[in-house]
Amino acid sequence: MAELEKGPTGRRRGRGARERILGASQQLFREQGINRTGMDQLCAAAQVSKRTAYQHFTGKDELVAEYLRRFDPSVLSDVFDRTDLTPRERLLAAFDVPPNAPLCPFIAAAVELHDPEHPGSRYAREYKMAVAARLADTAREAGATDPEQLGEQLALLIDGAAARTRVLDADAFPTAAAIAAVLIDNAIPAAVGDDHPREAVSS
Amino acid sequence: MAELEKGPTGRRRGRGARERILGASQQLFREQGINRTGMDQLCAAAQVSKRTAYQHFTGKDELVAEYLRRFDPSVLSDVFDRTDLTPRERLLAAFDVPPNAPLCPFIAAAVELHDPEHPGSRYAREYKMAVAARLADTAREAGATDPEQLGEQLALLIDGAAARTRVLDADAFPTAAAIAAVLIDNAIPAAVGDDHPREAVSS
DNA sequence: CGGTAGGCACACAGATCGGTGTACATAACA
DNA sequence: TGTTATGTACACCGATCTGTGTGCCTACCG
Repeated sequence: MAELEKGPTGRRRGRGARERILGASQQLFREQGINRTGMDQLCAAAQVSKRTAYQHFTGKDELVAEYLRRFDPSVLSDVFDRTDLTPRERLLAAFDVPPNAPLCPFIAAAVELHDPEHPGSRYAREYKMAVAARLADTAREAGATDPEQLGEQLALLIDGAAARTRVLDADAFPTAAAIAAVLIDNAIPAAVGDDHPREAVSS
Repeated sequence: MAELEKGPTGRRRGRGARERILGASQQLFREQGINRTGMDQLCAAAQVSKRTAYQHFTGKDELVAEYLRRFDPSVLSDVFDRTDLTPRERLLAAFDVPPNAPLCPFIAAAVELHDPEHPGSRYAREYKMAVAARLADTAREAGATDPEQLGEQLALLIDGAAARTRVLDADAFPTAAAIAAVLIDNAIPAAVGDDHPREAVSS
């Protein structure tokens, strides 16, 4: 008999509570923001009693931090681990956000939490730095002269596109991708021209 | 006798209430964020009774919108109206934010208010579009081949620097300025080399 | 002098917030 | 069988939020 399904009165044992809470967080925090989502509403959406939620997380702060940690796989790995693309294509693929824009939750969290020492803010910082680092790694792989600089530049473009998309309510990633293409071509000495080769600046 | 100073019991008549409220908003909304600043605290900081505040503004929403409208002079005009700079220098001057980073309140407002139809969000959008337009104007003045595109690109860089500065707690504007310099040089056909001339892409 | 407008102090309403306390029910394990 | 986790339902706490209602007070103006 299924041991992780509900009993007659509404039990859902078997390790599912945490996951449901975090799943509801993913949806509600992103749709409504962190501060505008109360624990009552969140627990109702997760079909979890509030008491249980506070047995899994010491407080909302910890829940928020955990919620942010659930973005790594879909954002970092999916883009950088593709072996079917050249390094240069991988750098550009970071700007191909699907139309249903997830709209970077880390910037939102940093603004909403507003305390740089909040665990969520800390993790947002770590994440952004990790993205820049991975971009730099890929830039190095692509043969950029200054990979760290290019990585930081591309990271800034991504954040700019995210922020601008949020404020203007219009997709700004194509613009960012266009800038990225220019920067990448300028940063790679012997440009393996993909579509429009351009001579690099002569020292 | 001064007619806009306080009386013995704490009166401060003479047209000063609105200004003090908005002044306190400037400080508190920026330091603490909009949602984390209650009307009680704000009125106390403005030395204004809560009753008076709600006679000047129909609600917090209107106050927030008014608060955002007080940024124009210091951000838009100061940079673009400088006649002692060449158009190209003016474009780059937009990235010279003073060390005491004001840290773009429009992005913060768009995130915190979270409702695109909130008057504050509306104005944030208008403002960002106005900045891009002024950048485009200056780009046209500088002789860019596609001023609108360059304006949008530079606006994205500014937003990216602001967002990244906020998340990482480290000044990202120099990086943005470096990218801007590249874009500007690439966008102006006959580059009037300021320090490191570079040949434009040959059609 | 008296009227009026603008402001103050303060209590309060209603809602929502994060977080707990309590008593009860179920499943797994002994 | 009984014990122990794990979870539920629900009331509740204190704090804080936006926003009002009320009464008084004082500066200005005629």
